[in-house]
Amino acid sequence: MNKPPTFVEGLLQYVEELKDESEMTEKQRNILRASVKLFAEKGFHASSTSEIAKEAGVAEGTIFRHYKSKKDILLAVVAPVLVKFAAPFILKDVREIFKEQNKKTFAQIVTELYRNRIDLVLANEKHIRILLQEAFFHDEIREALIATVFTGVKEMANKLIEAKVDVGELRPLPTQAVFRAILSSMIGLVLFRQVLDTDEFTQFSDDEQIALTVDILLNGIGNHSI
Amino acid sequence: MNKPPTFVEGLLQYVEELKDESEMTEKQRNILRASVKLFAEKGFHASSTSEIAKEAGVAEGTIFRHYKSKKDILLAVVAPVLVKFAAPFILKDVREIFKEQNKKTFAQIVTELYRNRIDLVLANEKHIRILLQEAFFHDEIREALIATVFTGVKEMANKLIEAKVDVGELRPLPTQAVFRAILSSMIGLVLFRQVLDTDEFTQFSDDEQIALTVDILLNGIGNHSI
DNA sequence: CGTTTTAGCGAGTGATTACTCACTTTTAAT
DNA sequence: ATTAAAAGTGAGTAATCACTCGCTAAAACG
Repeated sequence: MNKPPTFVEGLLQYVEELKDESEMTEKQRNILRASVKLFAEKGFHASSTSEIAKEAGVAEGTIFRHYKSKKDILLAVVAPVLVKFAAPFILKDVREIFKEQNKKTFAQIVTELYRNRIDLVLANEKHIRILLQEAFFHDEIREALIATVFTGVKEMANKLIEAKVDVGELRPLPTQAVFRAILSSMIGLVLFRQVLDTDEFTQFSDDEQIALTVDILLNGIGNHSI
Repeated sequence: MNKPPTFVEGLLQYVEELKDESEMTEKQRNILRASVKLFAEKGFHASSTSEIAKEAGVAEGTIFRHYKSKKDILLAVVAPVLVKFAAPFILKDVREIFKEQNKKTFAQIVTELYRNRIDLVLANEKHIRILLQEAFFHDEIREALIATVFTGVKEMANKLIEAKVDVGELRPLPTQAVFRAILSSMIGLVLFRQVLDTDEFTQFSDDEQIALTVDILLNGIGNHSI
């Protein structure tokens, strides 16, 4: 963190100013909903404000009454996801794991985590699309994403891994490599399910896929009974 | 494959018409180079033809002498990657593995594959950015990508996996889950190296990271010496 | 050499872009 | 009921968009 975290700070500041959805006008909620839809479908740059207005059933001027620029809409869409999504993710779920790490096996913990993450992606599909898509070119968003979500999870996971290595549940491998293995499996799980292998995935249920993934993660694919 | 593969067919047709880079004018090569740069940096929609012309040191009209539309430039950029990248990948590398699959251990094969893939990503970074980015919204490109790269690799890998299971080198797990594990590890390897963990990655060399990944893939992270 | 073809140009095209502003309607407070 | 603020409107704006066209310069061909 050598740079001044202008964007992250700005985001948090922006989030504080964020109105609750309940205290928005209906038109304003429509604008956001339409923006999410269009941004997710065609991307930020390919969506025009006139389209958004049309989709929201609102005059184009109304958009700029609530958001001072088009980029401002993107922030209003991205910011909540980054905090509503990242913070509860890290703080609630992973921290919960931390508290009970002695009572559960590593396999149980990871299984819960994967199940939880799949549900989360399913529930926030459009927002995640936008987030990933914009993280692709906007350094600010990518750095904010890494700084908020990734680094937080990594530190917590690393402590868990090291604790489980001490207990003897995990092999004494470099922590970073173990973390990578856990995260890679999770990404692969979601990626195959959502994008790559949508047909074939139906032959196993989600829970079966998760069980298989955890098995492979812990035991590997190699045959050691030779 | 229930849909008529219009885009894939169109792509292949387009590729045949593709001029060799050597028989292009210098200006035309400049246009392509500038397009790759800008598309990778800011995305297709955010890059204007006037910018491309400026970056290429060319009049805007010259662009449309060679490419009948802006989308045509994208195809001229994407198409070669999809075939130069996908075909040699599948045909040369994986097929080579196939021929010698009895002479090598699974670990050796996967190690070579990961090494090869990292080098490939390094050499084609910008093109891959564009490809992934456009695959995000353009169903056509995503389907073409899956149909060309993914399906081909999957079928070949599956045969390899099944052969190695028969020999007793791999555990008799569902093939699809094993394939997913192999691919997930590869994606994780590249993702961490290029995006997520650029700092920490330097503490191990690429080859060390690959070795760790293959070890975990085959043996898992669980401790079985208890 | 003369002629045809291709490459390159840049001003100009209508359409569309994000955004403004003068104005009306709705809401809320006194 | 009066008034002030906030929400909503839609025509209008300059800028930019992808793209065209009439033109010149340079190869390519016979």
